Amino acid sequence: MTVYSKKKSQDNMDIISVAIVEDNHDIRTAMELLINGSDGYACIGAFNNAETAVEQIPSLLPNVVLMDFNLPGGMNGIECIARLKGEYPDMHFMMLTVYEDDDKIFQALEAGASGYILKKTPPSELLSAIRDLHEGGSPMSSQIARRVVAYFQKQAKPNPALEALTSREKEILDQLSKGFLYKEIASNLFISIETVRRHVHNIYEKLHVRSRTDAVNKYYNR
Amino acid sequence: MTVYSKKKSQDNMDIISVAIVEDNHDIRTAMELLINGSDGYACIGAFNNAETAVEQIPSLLPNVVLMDFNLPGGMNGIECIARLKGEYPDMHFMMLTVYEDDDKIFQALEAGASGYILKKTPPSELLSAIRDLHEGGSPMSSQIARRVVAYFQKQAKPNPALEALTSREKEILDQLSKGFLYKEIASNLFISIETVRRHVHNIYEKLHVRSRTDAVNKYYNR
DNA sequence: TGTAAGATAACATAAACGTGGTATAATTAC
DNA sequence: GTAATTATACCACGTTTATGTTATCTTACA
Repeated sequence: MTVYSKKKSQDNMDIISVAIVEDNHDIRTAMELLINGSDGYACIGAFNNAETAVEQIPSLLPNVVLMDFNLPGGMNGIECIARLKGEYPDMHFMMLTVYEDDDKIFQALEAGASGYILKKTPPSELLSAIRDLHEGGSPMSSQIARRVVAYFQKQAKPNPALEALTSREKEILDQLSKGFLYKEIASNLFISIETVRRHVHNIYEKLHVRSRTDAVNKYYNR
Repeated sequence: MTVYSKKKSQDNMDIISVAIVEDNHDIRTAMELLINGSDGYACIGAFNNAETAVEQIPSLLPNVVLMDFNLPGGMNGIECIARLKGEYPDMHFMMLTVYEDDDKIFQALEAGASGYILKKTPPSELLSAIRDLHEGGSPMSSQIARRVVAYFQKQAKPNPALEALTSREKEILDQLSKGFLYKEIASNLFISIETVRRHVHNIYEKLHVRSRTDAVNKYYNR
């Protein structure tokens, strides 16, 4: 059996294959030229719309895809990533954007983008970001990182309405959230089922809800 | 009324006040010397344990706190951040760590840390990370950013068990998750309550659960 | 054209939940 | 040292949810 080695650049690094999805002709061409003109990188596809990209990329299987947000036609960059990422989980996607404060950051990340950089990023940095992404990093500016961290922290912090609960009530609510029956909660906490009822009743009053599901939704800040 | 201007460095930048919480004497002293020896930065406190830090930092009110993970005594760096961040939400915390692959990243972020860098970070980078943090960024390596993004994506993607549900069943489950009564769901979807029952029953069978709360927990990937 | 899957609907029964009232220790706060 | 809070407990009643069985109609598809 013959083992073929991967293409190597002059520096003996693996060549990173890149595809570009960007409707602006000038930007697309400039990136294509940059990538093909740089040792260790090869642009193996460039598309001006998401539909063609979704159709062609499965036969090209690039290591990295650079994706614009807004694309002509029915599909935007986020949906394009979602479709491809579902089929090819190991493919790495880098979102290209004009603004750092775009709320679509989160949609892009949820869809499967791992890197997130500005279009105005200097050529050398774009190349190193591509390599970084290929090697398992998530290149992004610290401004964008802060927004991701803030989102993370927001999800983590509990609803302030829960502070009105006593510690025992929080304990009961936690059991409720896990789906235990009253009798199971009673046995888990070594109290009578009637006491569980009473606690639940008090919890509902404090949270202004009338069902377990509503209480649990408040517990999880929804 | 006299207005006092903030201290300015030679470059006319505001001076960033920094506190350090780190039990290793050599590292702590080295950082203190670096910060005090650099124009635009001032180390206004250095502590070798969390308890003293929690006690003293409120009277110092530094712009930025550099925090070690492991500290002697009962309190670790994460709890120290949580306590202080609760009282001073505008204070910025930078986690100092030896390893990038620490699972405590997420605990630190939840507690309120915004930056996350390695102890071996070169002096000049440490200083720019401090400034970056002070100015609203979240300095972190792209390796750490990837882990945060991955965590984010994991939370976002729905439980694959839900794919066994028909679209109508997903609709019902969504209504269940919002806490609607069967009769409300029936009226919202213009079907009889008996049909709601049937759908719920089928959903439970497919998800292998026996209660609304368990179904909703699966719906939200918990 | 027949069959499988999905959405619709009804009925019966039992289990679980939600609401109201009442009460008693124990602890905490003032 | 008294008042307020918290955790505990019981009962009664009505509502909601969960399970089991059966049946009709439509759509997809082989």
